[in-house]
Amino acid sequence: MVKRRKTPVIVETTEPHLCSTDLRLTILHSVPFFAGLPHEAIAGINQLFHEKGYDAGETIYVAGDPARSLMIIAEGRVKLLRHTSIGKDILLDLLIPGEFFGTLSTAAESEYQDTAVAMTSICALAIEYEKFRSILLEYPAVSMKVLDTVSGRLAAAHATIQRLSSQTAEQRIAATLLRLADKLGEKHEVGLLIQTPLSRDELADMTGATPETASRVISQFQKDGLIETGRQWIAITDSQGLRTLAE
Amino acid sequence: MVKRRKTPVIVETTEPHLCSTDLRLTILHSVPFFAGLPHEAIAGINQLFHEKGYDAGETIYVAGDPARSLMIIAEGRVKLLRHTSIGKDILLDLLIPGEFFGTLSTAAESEYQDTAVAMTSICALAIEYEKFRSILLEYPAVSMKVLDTVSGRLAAAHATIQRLSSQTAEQRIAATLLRLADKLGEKHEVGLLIQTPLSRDELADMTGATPETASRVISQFQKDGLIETGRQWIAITDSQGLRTLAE
DNA sequence: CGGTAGTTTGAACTACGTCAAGGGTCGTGG
DNA sequence: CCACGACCCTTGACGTAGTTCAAACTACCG
Repeated sequence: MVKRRKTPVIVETTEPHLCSTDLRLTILHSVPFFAGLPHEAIAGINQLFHEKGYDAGETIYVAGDPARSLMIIAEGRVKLLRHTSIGKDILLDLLIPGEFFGTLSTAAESEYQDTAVAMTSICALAIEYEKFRSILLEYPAVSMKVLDTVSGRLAAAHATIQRLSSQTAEQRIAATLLRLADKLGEKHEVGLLIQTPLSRDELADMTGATPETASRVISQFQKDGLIETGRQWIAITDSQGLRTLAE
Repeated sequence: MVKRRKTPVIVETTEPHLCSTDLRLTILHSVPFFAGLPHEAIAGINQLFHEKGYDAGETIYVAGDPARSLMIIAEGRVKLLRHTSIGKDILLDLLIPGEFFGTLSTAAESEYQDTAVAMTSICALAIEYEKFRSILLEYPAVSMKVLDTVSGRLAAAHATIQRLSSQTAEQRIAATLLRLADKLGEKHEVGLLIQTPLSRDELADMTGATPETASRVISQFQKDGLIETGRQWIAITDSQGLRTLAE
């Protein structure tokens, strides 16, 4: 059998609560929303945000909490999920630095729709949604970017619905691995490593399967030489093969 | 057994291609996006739209077509769907007058993501997306409304993902009927009638099931006295019962 | 009325979930 | 640095919701 290796996943473990002013400005410049704005504008916008730090595993907010703010990830990874009555979690999205989460809307929906959990220790820039809306009103170009981002997420959600409705667990898992590799992948000696701690449970929660099914499929992929895996990590060695499976 | 009745669904069959100027203005005023704008502004916006008419069953555009315009439904019903390689369709949304479809985005994604089909004969107001974006830039309040609408659709898509991942076909169908009744329901002698032609196939495409499963579940609901059905129509007689089933 | 398209129902099959036991990996504390 | 316990992962056996295939039935339209 293949001898498993120690986890190759390297997570940047900046102390939470530490985003230097320089880092903040760099982050805000690199966020798609604000890219292209003049420096002074971004410096002004920077004043409206405040920092928040969370430890790995910490819950940032829970679905149903009163929705007050929007957050932009400066460092770390956040997962967005929903709990179900039967105890199964649904992992809706996995976010990286530069992406936002929280609420965008007016008081219309005053509760968070889903739960946000820090997968690693994270540093985030938070802003009250009233202030964020004032930014949108002041800079229409930012509004356009935000609209594009949300439209993109809607398209992604529709693709997920399509997969859940028409594909097998194997196809969905293959497609999910490819998507994750595309977003989080890094070249590594064992292959294209998905740079985030990723358990079978989480993979199951992303694909609408059970952990057991995820494990079986992953084992098969490994036997077929498509991937390398270990505890909490997966690396893709044959993305073309996976792509064929995913159809 | 219950004697089935002739379809009670009444579809307003305005001739396509006929939206009087009065109707156009009324529609534009009632669209959530533009609600609250001064009359002159709406009159100006009206100039940017042009009318399009389609017959029942007609395909408005297909996923992959170059995406040029955005449309607002003035009259009729439109379904948004995706075709899959295995031949199964996924019905993503069912739209009524005042709702939009088409593209919002800049050239980023220059193809329609899904297919739009007229369920009834429809009259729509179309606008090139460049012109729509100029409206958004001119009226930031409209941008906010559009953003809210898209956010709402994203939340709805996430709810669908949750249902597909964690509920049985029976629960999903019950939930879908309730949602449809909420959007399209009208009081009728047989119960709360879903005012649109709705086949078992379409219900299956909305719930990620097969037409056979949809038919079996619907038959059971009828036996349990929850609904009344016929060819292409469903009326809810016990919404509380359905709600309990849907959890 | 006769045909077409939507619907119902049955019977066999299968992907996946469930339950349960065992094995590997990691971190922690002695 | 080794050993223990916790957590994650794997694998098997079995049950079942839902699909598939196929045939009969029925509402509606010309």
